[in-house]
Amino acid sequence: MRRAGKKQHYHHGDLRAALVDTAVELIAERGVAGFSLAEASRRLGVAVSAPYRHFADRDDLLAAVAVRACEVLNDTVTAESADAHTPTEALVAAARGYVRFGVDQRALFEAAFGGKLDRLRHPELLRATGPLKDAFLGAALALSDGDPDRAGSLALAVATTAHGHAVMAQLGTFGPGPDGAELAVTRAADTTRALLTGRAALPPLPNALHLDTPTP
Amino acid sequence: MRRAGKKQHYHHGDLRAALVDTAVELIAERGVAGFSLAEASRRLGVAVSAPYRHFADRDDLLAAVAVRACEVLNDTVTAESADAHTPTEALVAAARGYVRFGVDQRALFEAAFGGKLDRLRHPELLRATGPLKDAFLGAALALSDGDPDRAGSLALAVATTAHGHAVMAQLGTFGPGPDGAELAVTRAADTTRALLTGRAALPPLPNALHLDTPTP
DNA sequence: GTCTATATCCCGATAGAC
DNA sequence: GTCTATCGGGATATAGAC
Repeated sequence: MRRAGKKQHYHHGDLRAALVDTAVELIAERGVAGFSLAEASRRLGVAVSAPYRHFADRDDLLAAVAVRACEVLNDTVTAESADAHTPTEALVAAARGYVRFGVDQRALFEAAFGGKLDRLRHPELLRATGPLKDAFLGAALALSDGDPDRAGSLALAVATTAHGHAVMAQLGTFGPGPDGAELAVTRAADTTRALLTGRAALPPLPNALHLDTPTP
Repeated sequence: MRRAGKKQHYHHGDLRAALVDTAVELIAERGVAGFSLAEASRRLGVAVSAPYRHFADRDDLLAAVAVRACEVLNDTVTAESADAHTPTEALVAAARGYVRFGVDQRALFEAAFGGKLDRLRHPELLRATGPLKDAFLGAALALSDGDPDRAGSLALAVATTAHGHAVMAQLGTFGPGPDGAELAVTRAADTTRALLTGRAALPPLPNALHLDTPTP
């Protein structure tokens, strides 16, 4: 479907995908809250009413972006931790991948976590986070002698550590530009290693598996 | 509308403070990006032009809110870690206070970290974060035999861990309602303790002191 | 210091033509 | 599936009266 001239002919069959792409660009520039269907349409050269053929409303498009974001995050984490030789290094690599996603794909990161969308109204979003949990949990299980309560606790701690580094990197805490980004990735790895070194002090946590699936 | 026997006297000398208060309320309801001067004015019963006597523009008001947020955060962290008897427990308590601020004062937390405001155009915001750094650094120094590079590294790791817990608590990762909030606080303390237990594995970091003061 | 009034702009969403 | 046209709403910010 893609031609040499890229963006001009999207409105002949690929508008949906083009809208997601443009949404990512726009979020990178103005943030999730600053994103608007109107500007996305303008940028693609289509009428403001065109997106409504592909998405129910603004939130529906944002949910689609969030789903893609989760997929990319999952891929990044999985790829980085795939060729680790020890469970410890697998968890460290997972943290590294998580933060790398946060700094390299800032717009996607914000789409996944920055939006205030009803996770219940978009069930595919809940499903998209499944593989990510498994990536952290698998390695954590190997470090916890198969105890799921210890593994869940450890996986949650590592993921939260990674998330903290990603968020603070975006705030500029680790310095500006690519250097700050790289430092954030390195720091996340180092901090995770220290956390794993002292993991004996971390209490187990029952039912950690079901924590981020809200059940109202 | 104004009430007939009992006037609202905000617009007689205290509008500035009232605007900050109302901004906090509004941010709690709609997020910092969804905040508007117009609605704040409406809620206070003043004209939309009134705020411009006290703030240059919307961002200026948001910066004032952020400054207050930093002060409250600093107080919360300091109060919680004040009566700790060991450096370890002081750092753990600091993390606890940080997360408690995040879950108890969600709007302030978002005002301090969620806004996309030029930190350079509002220097008082940079100054407001100083005491917070000291709170973490002081305890970290005592744990690092006075080595500032090790202390800076440790303080940064603990603060980032706390921040991660606060952010993920607001995303609902630790569960809904007060139970989720309390769990987040507890987990932050436990994870910090594990991190401190394994701190020998954490490399020192030169110049960590100046990290979050962007110098472009 | 606050009000009224206004200029200017952007947004989401829908109806109906093609 | 896309366009034109439009409705209804809300935002920032300024000018000038009091």
